[in-house]
Amino acid sequence: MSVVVRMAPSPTGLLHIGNVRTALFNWLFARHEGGEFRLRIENTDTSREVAEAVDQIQDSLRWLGLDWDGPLTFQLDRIEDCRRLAGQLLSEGKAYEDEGAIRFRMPDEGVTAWDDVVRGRIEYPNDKLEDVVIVRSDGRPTYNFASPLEDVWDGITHVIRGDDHIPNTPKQLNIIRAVGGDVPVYGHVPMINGADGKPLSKRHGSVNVQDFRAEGYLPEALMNFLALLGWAPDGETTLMGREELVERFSLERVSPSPAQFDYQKLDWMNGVYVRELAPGDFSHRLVLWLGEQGYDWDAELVSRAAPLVQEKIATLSQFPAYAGFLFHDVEPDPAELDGGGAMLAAATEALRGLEPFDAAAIEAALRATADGLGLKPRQAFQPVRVAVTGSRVSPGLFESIELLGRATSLNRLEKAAAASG
RNA sequence: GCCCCCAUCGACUAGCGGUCCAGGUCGCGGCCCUUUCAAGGCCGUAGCACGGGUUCGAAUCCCGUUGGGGGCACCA
Repeated sequence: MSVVVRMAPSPTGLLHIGNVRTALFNWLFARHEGGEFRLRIENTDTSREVAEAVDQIQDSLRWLGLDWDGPLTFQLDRIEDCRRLAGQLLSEGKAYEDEGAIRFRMPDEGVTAWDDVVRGRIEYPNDKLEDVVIVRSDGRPTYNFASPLEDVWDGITHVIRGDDHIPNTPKQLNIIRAVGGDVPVYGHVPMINGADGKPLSKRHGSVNVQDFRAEGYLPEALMNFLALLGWAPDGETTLMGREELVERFSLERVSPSPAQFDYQKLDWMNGVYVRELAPGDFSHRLVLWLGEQGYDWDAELVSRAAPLVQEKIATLSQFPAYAGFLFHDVEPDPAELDGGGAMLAAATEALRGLEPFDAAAIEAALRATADGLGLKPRQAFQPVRVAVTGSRVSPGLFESIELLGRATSLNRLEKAAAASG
């Protein structure tokens, strides 16, 4: 039997990273098994629906590379089928009317149990199960009715979802049995918490896929990081590309205990992926990201600046802070010029007629200048760096000056020399 | 209140009864390299929540305690 799994978000807003992690597990499992990963929108509660949500969900999944099989389906489209089945249950005495709504009759005795792929056997005493409403008095089916029905109709073999659904499972199990459907295998994966152990929310940092994208994380890095939240192939491997993740993933190794989202580790991992990018790919992504964020910086110059920062930045969003001086004026803080007036003046002269004006020649000239003034490289170059880039932290000084060009560099050096006396 | 789930370094985890005085990664600290910042190299820091069992032997199995989390809608 071929595996069919699904992601079934409700279109109430942006995709939460926790839902994405659950989606990722579904996707990895499907791809590993050569099965299907479906995307289904659970929109029976039209009052909470957000217009753009369906598009945003798809954009986010595409960005991460979580492709789905078959058409996007909507729960709303199957309302009639749900009602028909509710009527059937009614006529069979398995459900009853209650103030205009229809309730499903849960068993009163015994237990409802299932073997959860990630947590083992779970049992629920049936006398704790309430007769859930399956159709509201206005005729719309409820989640606990529509969702398991859709799982049956879609031939879902494994329901992999957040563990907040554990209490729903025995109810859905009974409903599926009542309509004579095949019961899927269930697996409840833990939720993701923030550093304080509370469910991950806005106050911890980014939580929506779009936030991570806007902050310049690479989708492959985010995927790698997310996969390791609650799953590990062994005790050693931490860096895995999508191929390897698909190849090694298994539901049995998903941990039942909740994980905390460690933004620092994500930053580290993203930096690793940034550094591993082919130079051309890196600059390409920078250009795209800058465009998305509304910068209208010259793509050619961005591409030339990219190699200078590729080893230094962890996220694409750090690019402007490092290389912004190439695209706009800078205003060095005189205090940070560190009394380097003599060096600044001497550097200006050293560079004025320098040929060729490239990093190697610039380095030789500035080192000679520093020597001439009896300054250590560190003392000599820092004021120059601040003058030229406006900051104490920058890409390599000599490459930066070369890229900036002679005219602008000299101009900034002269201004700084004057400012520092 | 009732029901359910979870529990190894600060964090993510490996460990599925002996090979563990617990391994890897992030973080953190130190040193090296160095034009800043990174990156890189080396060294180090730190953990089986607690209490009972079971067993020749427990991080690993069982029970309890404590601590976290989730659920109890005509939301999904």
